[in-house]
Amino acid sequence: MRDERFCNSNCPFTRAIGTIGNKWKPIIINVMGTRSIRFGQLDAIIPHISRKVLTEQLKELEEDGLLERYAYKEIPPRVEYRLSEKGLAFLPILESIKEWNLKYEVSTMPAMEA
Amino acid sequence: MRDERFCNSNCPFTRAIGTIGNKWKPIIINVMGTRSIRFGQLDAIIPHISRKVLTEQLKELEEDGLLERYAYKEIPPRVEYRLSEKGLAFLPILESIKEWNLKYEVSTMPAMEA
DNA sequence: TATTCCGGTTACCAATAGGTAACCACAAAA
DNA sequence: TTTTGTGGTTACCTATTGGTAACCGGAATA
Repeated sequence: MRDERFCNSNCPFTRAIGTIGNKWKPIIINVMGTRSIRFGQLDAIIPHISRKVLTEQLKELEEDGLLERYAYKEIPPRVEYRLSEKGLAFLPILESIKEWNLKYEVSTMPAMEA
Repeated sequence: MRDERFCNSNCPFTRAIGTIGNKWKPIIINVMGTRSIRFGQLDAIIPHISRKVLTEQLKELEEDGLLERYAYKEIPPRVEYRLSEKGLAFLPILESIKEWNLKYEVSTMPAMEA
């Protein structure tokens, strides 16, 4: 899910896209925001994601230093995820994407719903 | 290559990711920048992309209003692509991703190459 | 005793993305 | 006559992504 050729590019922008340039990671980071959140919550909040994919994405985000994983040795297990400094620094970028979309998106939605 | 479920979300951020959240589109937009550029140049400049994928991505970017396509009725054909206002407005976001990566990326590159 | 909770993992299968190579038009140049 | 240049398209095949459902531990609860 990470593109190795992109990650090994000598262009820093291409490397960034190789790391976070897929559809799930920005969504996950955006949902996390500044809070600490559990695996099950992410699974419940993010539409259409499967546990398998969520697990994989979280693992990669952790490997790339965007988030931190805290596993509490309890029964049943409890695991919390939290954005790292690097991950938090990415939030304003997501915010600007949101604003960009709101400004330029051509609305294809019906004006009203019955 | 566009995720329809994302594009039909009621969350503007999710829709944005559904539109530009794949690995090729940010790369293409970044390469285009403010200039007007021909298909063959994009094909030559962007590493590892195939003409088929480049064609598809350009078509989607045009449909989503990020770029404009100018086909000159010449033989041999000449086609130029240029970012629209919406596409140009996306450039600063890509720039901030670049800066974010430079600041936080953990270098796994060797310090020197023999 | 069976079930629930939680955060996964695994095996298996289906859908999608993406690559390759051939082909196209048509005019100009060799 | 053949080749070149340009921006694709197409058929075909493979690689990757992603989904589903079952399973796990181990204590608490019913």
